[in-house]
Amino acid sequence: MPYPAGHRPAVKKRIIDSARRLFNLNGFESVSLQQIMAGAGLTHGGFYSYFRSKSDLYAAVLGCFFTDPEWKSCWEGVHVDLTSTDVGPQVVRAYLSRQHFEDVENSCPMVALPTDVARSGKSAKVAFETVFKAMVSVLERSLIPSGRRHVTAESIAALCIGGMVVARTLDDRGLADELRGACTEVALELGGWDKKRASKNGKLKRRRPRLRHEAAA
Amino acid sequence: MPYPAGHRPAVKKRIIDSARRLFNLNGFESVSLQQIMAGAGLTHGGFYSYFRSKSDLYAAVLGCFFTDPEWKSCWEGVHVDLTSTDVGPQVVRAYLSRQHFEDVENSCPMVALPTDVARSGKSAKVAFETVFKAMVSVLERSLIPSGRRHVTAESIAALCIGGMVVARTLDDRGLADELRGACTEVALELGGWDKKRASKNGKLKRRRPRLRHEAAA
DNA sequence: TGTACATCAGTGAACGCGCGTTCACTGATGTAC
DNA sequence: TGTACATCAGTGAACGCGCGTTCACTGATGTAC
Repeated sequence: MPYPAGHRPAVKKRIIDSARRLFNLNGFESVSLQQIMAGAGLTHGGFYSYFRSKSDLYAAVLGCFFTDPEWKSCWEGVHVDLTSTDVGPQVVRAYLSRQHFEDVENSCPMVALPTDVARSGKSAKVAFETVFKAMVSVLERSLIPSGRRHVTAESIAALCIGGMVVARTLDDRGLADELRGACTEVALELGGWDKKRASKNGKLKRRRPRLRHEAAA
Repeated sequence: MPYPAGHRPAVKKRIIDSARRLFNLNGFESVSLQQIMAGAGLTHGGFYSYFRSKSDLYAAVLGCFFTDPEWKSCWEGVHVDLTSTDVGPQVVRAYLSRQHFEDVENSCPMVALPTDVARSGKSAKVAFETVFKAMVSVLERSLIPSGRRHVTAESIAALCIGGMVVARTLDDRGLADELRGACTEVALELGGWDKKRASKNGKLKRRRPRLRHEAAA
């Protein structure tokens, strides 16, 4: 055993982490193996003793976004407590936060890479589906039970992701901020986590929003 | 004048149209000039008598998505009448339709290319901003006037775009359909275009949804 | 109508470049004694 | 403690390839007469 146990797994993790950051910033095609290996402090030649191909690495990166809690860094810095019953509004605020908007390198992959994945193969799509289902599931658990719970959770997720994706395509930073604000506001209303009401008695009342056809029923 | 007047503009349009389809399908990086020119029925050498560079073509493509009504093909097949007062629900249904989901080639660029544009320069982002503002403006005009009109329109747009972007990343077609349905339902509610109510008297009553904090006021 | 011509749209070979991938080799490491 | 060694993680030159771009040339076109 010429090298200490755990050496190779640690290096492999460094490579995946470098790739994750670079893919988030520049997408799959534009990033070279040389850049990825340099980001891990290595030269390009060693790559193939860790991965079979660039696509293989891509799959590993997408897998880790979900499985490795260390890398769910879009929740970091906002202190989302996944065990809290009020995790819904926390997730919405964190997802649409200025920090998440600016920190592209550590972004949620669903914001940084969705169109790359849409053009990719089955394994990338399966990984994304897992991430999306996890997000919907977290949101759904914070909603008052009802027949509309699942539909509402899926829509809040799509609103959060869509708001961030679009915000990053805009040239006007002010408009991007306005959009993030609008999506946050509406997402919180959809979840029944509206802040104006909650702040009056200092505690969040968890009631779902009354939408038109419900009020009529 | 060895060639008829209008010959070059027509060829240029063919090149842009070929590029638009290929970019929608594969993004900016993965498409070669050879493929684009072949799609226009030409060989690669002639490209530089029409455009200064590949980036120049990219800018031209994004510009045309908005300026040329012929190419707003994501509205086609659903017969959206932009002069109608009920254009809002029509846009939502068309945007989240199965046709728009499947027809990637003729997709709205905000669904097919947002992350490519987020990584691009100012000109691409300016073009996208124009498209987004146009979409928000169309939706806003269909909403009952109120202080929340603009916020609601922006959110509906983000929900439509986000729903489509995410749907295309999922491996399970059934889940993608479910998501499109959920986003359609919630977007129509947000706009006050809820169908269940409208169908009762055969005419769409244009009322905005009562959300939590409004009901409380 | 038919022929010679000037124009220029489009062709395709060629360029340097960086890519993903391969592989013979180097040299850092822990072990044996 | 110090030396010789076997292992294998990592190096960097080399490969074929397709890319964006350039350019000398071809040949299709409308015009002149």
